[in-house]
Amino acid sequence: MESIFAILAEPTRRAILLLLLAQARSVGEIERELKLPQPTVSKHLRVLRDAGFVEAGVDAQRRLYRLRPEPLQSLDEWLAPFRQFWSVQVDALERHLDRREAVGGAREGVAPRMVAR
Amino acid sequence: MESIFAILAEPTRRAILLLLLAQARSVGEIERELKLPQPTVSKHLRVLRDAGFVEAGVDAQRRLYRLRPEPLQSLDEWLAPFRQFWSVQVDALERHLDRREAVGGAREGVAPRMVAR
DNA sequence: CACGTATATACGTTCATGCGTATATACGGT
DNA sequence: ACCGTATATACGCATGAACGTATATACGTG
Repeated sequence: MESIFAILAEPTRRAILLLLLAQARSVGEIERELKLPQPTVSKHLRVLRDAGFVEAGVDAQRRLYRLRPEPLQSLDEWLAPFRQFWSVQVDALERHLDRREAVGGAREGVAPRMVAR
Repeated sequence: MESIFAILAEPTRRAILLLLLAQARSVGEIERELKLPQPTVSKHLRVLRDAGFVEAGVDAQRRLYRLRPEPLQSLDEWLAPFRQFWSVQVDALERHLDRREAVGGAREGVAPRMVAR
């Protein structure tokens, strides 16, 4: 199951991650909230755990699964160079609008934006 | 091929996107740079085009493929709520370090960080 | 120590997807 | 019109991943 992208390709797994973002949960809780058979949940959690997306704490028979940030941060890093790209698009649009509105515009309230390497 | 995640699950497709990020390219150029058979490239481009990741311009027999931002922006939006999450982690670490170092620390040189929408 | 609860794993089946090979389509040049 | 180049598509195959069902393991309680 190579990449983090392959892991996230599964809708159920993304749903689980969103659930765990709110708070840590047991397998049974996830099972009920997503209305999925228990083995399905366990198997997806296994995949998520192997990939480092979640970790499990032991509470007697319960396993409390909680989110881990690293893999999603990796995704964020992969995305970073592309973010530049669409910033350029927005810049072009803004320049266009600036030109249309007036030449001495203040450009206030615009969040700073990364542009190049 | 439902989601953008499924599209990105394929390593070759991610490689193509990175190539096109630098500049628009023809099928043949991609073929040579990635050393892949031509049908493979064409088929992946088809998938990427159907999902809106790329668009094709016509130059006689050549097709110039260029990147489109929207799907990657969607990915960015999906990621947004998680970003908050790991900010909290970093914040907690920083508070910890601040406490250890000294109470009146300056906290200079720390890049600003997005926290919430 | 038997039983119920909670979770994990094994096994077989099904279905999608990526690939290779072959072929179709389109265009420019001669 | 013919040929070479550039790209797209069709077809068959193989692999892998998700699922359902069944079963194993672990823990707490009476």
